[in-house]
Amino acid sequence: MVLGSQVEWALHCMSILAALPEGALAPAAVLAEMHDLPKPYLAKSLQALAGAGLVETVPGPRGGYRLGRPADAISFLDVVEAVEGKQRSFRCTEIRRQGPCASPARPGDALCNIAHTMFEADDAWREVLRKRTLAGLQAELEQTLSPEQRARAEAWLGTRLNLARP
Amino acid sequence: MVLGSQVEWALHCMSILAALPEGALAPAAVLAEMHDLPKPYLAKSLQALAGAGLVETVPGPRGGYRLGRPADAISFLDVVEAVEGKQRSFRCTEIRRQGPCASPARPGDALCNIAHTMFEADDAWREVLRKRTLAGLQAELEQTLSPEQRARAEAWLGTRLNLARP
DNA sequence: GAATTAATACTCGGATATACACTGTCCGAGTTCATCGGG
DNA sequence: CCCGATGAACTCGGACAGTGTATATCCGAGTATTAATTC
Repeated sequence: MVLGSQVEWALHCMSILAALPEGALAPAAVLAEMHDLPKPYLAKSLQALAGAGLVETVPGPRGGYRLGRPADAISFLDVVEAVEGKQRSFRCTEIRRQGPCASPARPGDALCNIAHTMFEADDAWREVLRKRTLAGLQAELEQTLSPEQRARAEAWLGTRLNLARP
Repeated sequence: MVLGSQVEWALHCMSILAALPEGALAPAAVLAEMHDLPKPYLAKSLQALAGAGLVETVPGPRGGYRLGRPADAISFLDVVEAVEGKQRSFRCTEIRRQGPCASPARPGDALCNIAHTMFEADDAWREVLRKRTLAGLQAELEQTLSPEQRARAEAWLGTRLNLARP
């Protein structure tokens, strides 16, 4: 019950993309080098994000990635589900239907009480992530990060970003 | 990000143990047969529960398992953490400290904003499981389960349970 | 000098090996009960 | 008839293979740029 490192990478990359100037594109190589991540593997996560429509891709030279929707319309849950899958964290296999003293399943039967609680916890987890958007994260980072650090990042990025063609 | 089937098994077994008459012991073989589970593998989960003090073991003939604490003092979270481990569902590797434009870590530094949100979601998940006790589950099952089904289960168990020695 | 064309360099996308963890299984240590023998 | 010792059966506990998923990597398809060539 532990999320893969891809989730962490994807969230940080989305944070970078959200901070990009209007019309700028970041290639996968830049995103990878930014945090010293293996580029080919990171590309896998980016593909998943592209498949979910969270990022747009521009192929060819001067291409790269950019956010597919406004930052306030992308939640943490969107990113996590795109990378990790939409399956629930608990899988009920209905073992109460197995064994010598189990009654057969009926159409109108209620959900297993144990599964009900586990799903409730899963919903609570998802609810926190659903309420948190990339825009909210950006607003918080602007207050948290020191100005010189923001400047350094922008300077480094400025030389490697591509501009979208009109 | 999906819990193993051991969690499901452990929760169902704990539910059975909570419903046992006072002083009764259930061997691992009975718990396994109850839901058609592989006995040796289930024993692994029971060992984890015993290690956490959630169940007590009585060795030798007429031995078995019984709850280690009152049912209202055992939460779902206790069971899940005993089987799956207490580690958080999100692992922050501080990748913001890596790369060309990252500032070195300082002692007083705040937690990474992304990790903060993920931990918040994890806390919400745990909170639901912490509030839910085995006693609460039992109370609900008494109303949910049909009387004849309870009777069948008790009759089947009655012939295979062991009584604790004084 | 301008337009066209071909080559080039750079981008993403999917298909491919490897490592770790979960699943499933086995056998041994310890304890209690029953039985057998002796007093 | 009672006590003790011995054997056996049953329990849990830790050590041992098989399989599936996550990790890490590579090479190919596609496109805009760019340069050379021709009119």
